[in-house]
Amino acid sequence: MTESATRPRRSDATRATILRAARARFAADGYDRATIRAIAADARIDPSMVMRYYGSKEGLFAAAAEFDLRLPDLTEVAPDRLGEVLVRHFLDRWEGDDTLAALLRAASANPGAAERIRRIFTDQLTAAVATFGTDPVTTARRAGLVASQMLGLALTRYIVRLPPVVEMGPAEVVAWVGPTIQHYLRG
Amino acid sequence: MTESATRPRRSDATRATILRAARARFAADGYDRATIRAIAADARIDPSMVMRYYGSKEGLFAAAAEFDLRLPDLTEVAPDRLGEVLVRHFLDRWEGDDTLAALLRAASANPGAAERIRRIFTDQLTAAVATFGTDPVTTARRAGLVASQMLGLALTRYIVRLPPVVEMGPAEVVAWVGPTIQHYLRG
DNA sequence: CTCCTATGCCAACAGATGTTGGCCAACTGT
DNA sequence: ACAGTTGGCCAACATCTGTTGGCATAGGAG
Repeated sequence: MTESATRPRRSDATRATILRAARARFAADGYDRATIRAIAADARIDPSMVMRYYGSKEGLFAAAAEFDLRLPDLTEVAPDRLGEVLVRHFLDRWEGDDTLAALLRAASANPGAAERIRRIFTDQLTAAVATFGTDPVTTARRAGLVASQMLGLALTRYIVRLPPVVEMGPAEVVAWVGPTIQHYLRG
Repeated sequence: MTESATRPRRSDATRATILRAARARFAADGYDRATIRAIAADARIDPSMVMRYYGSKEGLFAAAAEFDLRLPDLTEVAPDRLGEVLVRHFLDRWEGDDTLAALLRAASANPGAAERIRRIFTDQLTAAVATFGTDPVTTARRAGLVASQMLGLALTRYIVRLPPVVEMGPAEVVAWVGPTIQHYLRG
């Protein structure tokens, strides 16, 4: 019992497969519509295994929705390029990783998911914004505004799939939204 | 049979009560979690009545999610105040009307809701943006960008309830987000 | 007053869902 | 080789969901 993390368990591969299937299903169908049976079927495994390894559907979602913005160190970025850099970073971070879409979809039905988004964008973003010294009073507000634009972009691009937003290439998005973020950060 | 819309039916009040309860429930709980039984209980009515009057849960949602942006005539607005006017209009339109929140929450689970949002913001917004003559090629894109910011604001304010965004008063929101919309419209 | 229709409720069904317990096979340390 | 542990599956349960049909009652037309 003293070495819980040392020996790799034989079932780790299965665990990972379940997690991958769960993320994909949660992202595609939302929390309620993504049934344990469907996730288990995708992972070619019995539904009861999901319960054994993750305790409950809530537990599975909690594990699947682990997400880190991985924000770069903003102190090393030219101050007038902050918006541009941030928008590009968000796009890179989100394309090819279902987790944020899953989180966003689930936020509508699962209070825990909304709470998680709140923590991610409050803690991580606020911390990053605070690194370059703006007025501490407005820091939280600036972070909130950045979140509103970036989450709105994610919403219209990956969930609602609003055609004009979907069709924009990354470079165009950066060119348009970059100045907005720049304004929220230093306006 | 020739006068289907003339005589007001005695059950119109019940119909309206159901619709009000449905909007509130859909807005608060999302499409899947808002059960017909719960809606019926709120309306102090039997669940079977909901089916009789609206055919199915989908039908009820379709009726409850009727939404119009009611955009003002933008040709009569000073060109450099467009962003400010639009943001204030959106805020006024959304506070005190659950419909958009219901639509937004449901978009995660109900494909029809996403489609409806797409139509609202593609048709109505694009039309409004097109009234003042910008380059028609970029009109759709501008409308999409406005939608991304306004829907992001609604998402963080009414669904995710991100504290800094919730705590901002309407005037502050207009002051911060107005220039963004202005930039998307005429930048 | 008498029909007929509209309005409402009750009870039930069929299907799906999260969750549980028991059983078998495969692996592993001794 | 053996015993114990781990990984996996099957079947079942309790609950909840949308939905349906039948039955009572109230209101208006004749």
